[in-house]
Amino acid sequence: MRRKPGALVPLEIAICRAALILRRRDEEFHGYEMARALGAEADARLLTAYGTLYRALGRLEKMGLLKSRWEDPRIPARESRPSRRLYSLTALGAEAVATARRAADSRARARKRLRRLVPA
Amino acid sequence: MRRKPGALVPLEIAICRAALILRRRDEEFHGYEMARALGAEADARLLTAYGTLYRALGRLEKMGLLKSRWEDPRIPARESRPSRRLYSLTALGAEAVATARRAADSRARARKRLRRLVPA
DNA sequence: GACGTAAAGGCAGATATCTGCTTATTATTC
DNA sequence: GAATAATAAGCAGATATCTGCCTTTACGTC
Repeated sequence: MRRKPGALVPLEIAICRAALILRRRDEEFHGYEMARALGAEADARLLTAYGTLYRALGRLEKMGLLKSRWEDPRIPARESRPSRRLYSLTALGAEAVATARRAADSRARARKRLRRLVPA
Repeated sequence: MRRKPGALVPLEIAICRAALILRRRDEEFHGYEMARALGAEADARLLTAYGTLYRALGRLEKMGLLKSRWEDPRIPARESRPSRRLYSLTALGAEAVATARRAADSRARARKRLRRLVPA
């Protein structure tokens, strides 16, 4: 799905928005957690497989909107679970969320104007 | 399956024997690799699920026949795969294999004697 | 030899992340 | 407005390890 340079696809926007929300309780999040966060909201249909999500996370990191690191290996060992890659929103990422939100708002206003002019 | 104290169950013996073989190419092995090693030999029926294997590995470690460590987290990151827990046979473990082999041999000799006495 | 019990085995699924291949969708080009 | 090119999404499965619950098996006891 070819994209306008600099633009974000819906899943990427959803991830960044969820990252903002998750950030309230913890600076970092991991992919599996993000999957649940997205699934818990009405965006469930966005995520049929994890592959899609992990690739989107990779793209966002490459774009510089997210950064990631592997957690201290002693933690998964202690909790006997696989290691997590911990992501956090960069300043650029937070900015992108704001931009996307403004763009969505202006599209909403445009639709509203249109509805007023052409009521059915 | 209650066990005679100090004795090993068949799966544990199979693991230790395979560990001896794997050791020829590398000091350490990991669970998934062991699963394939056991599956590749005729012991496939021993291993329907991984759970059984991982629990046996845990027991062997607790008994001191194996020791384990987590691999350097940079390796799975580079190879983009989950971290492995690396096991190696201890001296005690190698000894246990030898003991088990001797026990098996002496049982085999006993059977042979029996067959000679009672031929059908 | 029957019987109770401790522990191994089996089954199912959770936890995390990643990749290869095909399909769908979008932006650009003409 | 149709064709093309690029790439995101979907599907399937691999890679590793672990746990909870139920069933089976073998050891000891009586």
